[in-house]
Amino acid sequence: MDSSVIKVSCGALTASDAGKSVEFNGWVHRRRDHGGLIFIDVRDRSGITQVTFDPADAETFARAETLRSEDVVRVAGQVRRRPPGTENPKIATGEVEVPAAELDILNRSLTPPFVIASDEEPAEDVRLRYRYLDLRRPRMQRNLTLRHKLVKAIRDFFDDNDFLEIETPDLIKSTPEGARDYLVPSRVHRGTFYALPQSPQILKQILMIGGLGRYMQIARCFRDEDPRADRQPEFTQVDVEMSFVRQDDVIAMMEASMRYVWQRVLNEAIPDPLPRLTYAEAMRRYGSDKPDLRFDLELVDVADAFKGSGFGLFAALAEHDGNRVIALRYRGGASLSRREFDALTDVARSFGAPGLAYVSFFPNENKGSIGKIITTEIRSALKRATGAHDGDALLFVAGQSKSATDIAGRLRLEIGDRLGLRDASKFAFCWVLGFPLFERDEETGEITFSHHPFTAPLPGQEALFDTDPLAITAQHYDLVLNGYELGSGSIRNHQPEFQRKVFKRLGLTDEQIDDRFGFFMEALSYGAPPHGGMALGIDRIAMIAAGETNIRDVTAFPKNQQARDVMMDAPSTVPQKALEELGLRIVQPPPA
RNA sequence: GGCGUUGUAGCUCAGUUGGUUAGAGCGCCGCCCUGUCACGGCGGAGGUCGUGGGUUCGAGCCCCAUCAACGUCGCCA
Repeated sequence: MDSSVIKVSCGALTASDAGKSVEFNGWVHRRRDHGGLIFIDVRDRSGITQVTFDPADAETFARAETLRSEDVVRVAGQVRRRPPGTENPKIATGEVEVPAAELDILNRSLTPPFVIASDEEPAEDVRLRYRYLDLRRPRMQRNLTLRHKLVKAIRDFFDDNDFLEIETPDLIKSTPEGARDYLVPSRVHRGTFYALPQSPQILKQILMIGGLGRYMQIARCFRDEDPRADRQPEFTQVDVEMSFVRQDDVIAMMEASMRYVWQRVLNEAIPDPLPRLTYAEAMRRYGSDKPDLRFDLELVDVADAFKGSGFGLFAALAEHDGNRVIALRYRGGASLSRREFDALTDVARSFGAPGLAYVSFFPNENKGSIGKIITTEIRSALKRATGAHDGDALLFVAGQSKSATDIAGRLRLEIGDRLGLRDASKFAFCWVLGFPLFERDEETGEITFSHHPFTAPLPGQEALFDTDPLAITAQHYDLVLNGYELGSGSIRNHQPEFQRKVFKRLGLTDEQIDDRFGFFMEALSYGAPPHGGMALGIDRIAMIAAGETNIRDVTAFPKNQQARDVMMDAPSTVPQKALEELGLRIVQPPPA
């Protein structure tokens, strides 16, 4: 090839390139064989270029006839404008084409199990089995490109703000709390195990003790729990820790990072500052500690409207403070059919509700399951409380406060879905603060931490430790986006005496503390600075930014819901010799 | 582990009240075609209806069990 030939990508050519000698590589996207003329669309990540083959060059033409979808080619030729009337405005390179002077078939492809050049969406198990083909599709190329840009912007932001990106190890000590650890057996130290980090929590705190000041890392984390649409057994966080900061300093830095990223990557201005809710407020108004604020529907307490009324159930519930009678306004809900209300009732039941009471407001009339018992007084009280008008419906969830709140919160999202209010192109961030430091484990009845044991209480609340620990508020903050928890952060305990007190309050003995956290307690004892930080889930950020609802669609090689990699077929058995070296024996061999 | 949805051709799907030989589009194979770009025309191959059992004269369809994928609850400091 002579030096005047320019190597280009498939999406690069425009009319101004006409006359240039170029070469490019790619996959056969489509073939249109007209008998005496063949068109091949050659595709790479950047786009598509149309290549033409003329029978005048019999040898090249004959080879072009053998091309099939996803064969890999190198093409060289002189760019020319397409004949007038044959331009394709649908693609960026549609004004030009390249008549092939040279065609190298670099590799052949089997017939793919699904068509790359199609809008048909293959089932996910097929996509994951042939992930390398799925990755060629526009959706994955777009999502992974976006994810790259998000991560790049995050790194740039923290670099601009004097953070150091520091790698922490993946082979660490198990700290038997919280989620299940992935364990890695040690060959050198037979019978012992490393644990993969659930997060670099302790290590980043030790970096603060190490005087690094401001740390960040794009960190891989591992939790051996069942996957979900927004949870993978291994996932990526932007992990941040700062020394000599208070809660508001961390919050300001983290929300500035998101503001920067959203502006730069999505060209979206997000509010400054971001809205803040207390945990109690979020639960009361939205029935969730990760409220979706893309729509303003709120849970309204209407017990008062029923107090002393003839409606036995609600009236009775209204007499006790531990209960809630919650109304949800369903805009335009009066036009729903009985069938649709029955479907909503089934949904409510699936959330654990015993049933669903509802009323539809019409001028001078109420309909619905409890329409008959709504007096004029109750009707106007309900309308006043919820802002409902004629044409709207109210759904009622009543019962013990915790469960009623939870059910109503989920029903709220269901209404949002049905009214199309959860718009994937909208972004509603908020902070949730004021979480309790401790909570009671429902099973054991023991006091346990609600976030992690390194979280500091609000200053001045230490005295409650022995009298009313559940009343202590943590210096803990969650960043929420569109109903997803992006991540949590906190100010940490930096004084060893106090950290020991927290551990003991959690029921650990001095021996247990020293065994599990001795190195950390010791580190705290050598002048640990006040510090705090946060970690945000990159997968979830990318998922929401991409308008996806599943993090597998922004992850190159995700696990399925059984935590399997179906492409590699992992996990898998290992040779007996490997087990012997590790001193392991499989008690119950897997079925053959 | 519970609940829900789905499972029919390589892919995406349809399949009525249980009734003849289970269909479509795309893809694939062959032939034809010099301006297509979702090229077109003609012809063709391709099915254990997830699996096992049952009911029935007869099952893709009904019943039971089971497996798998997805969603969700439990779980996820």
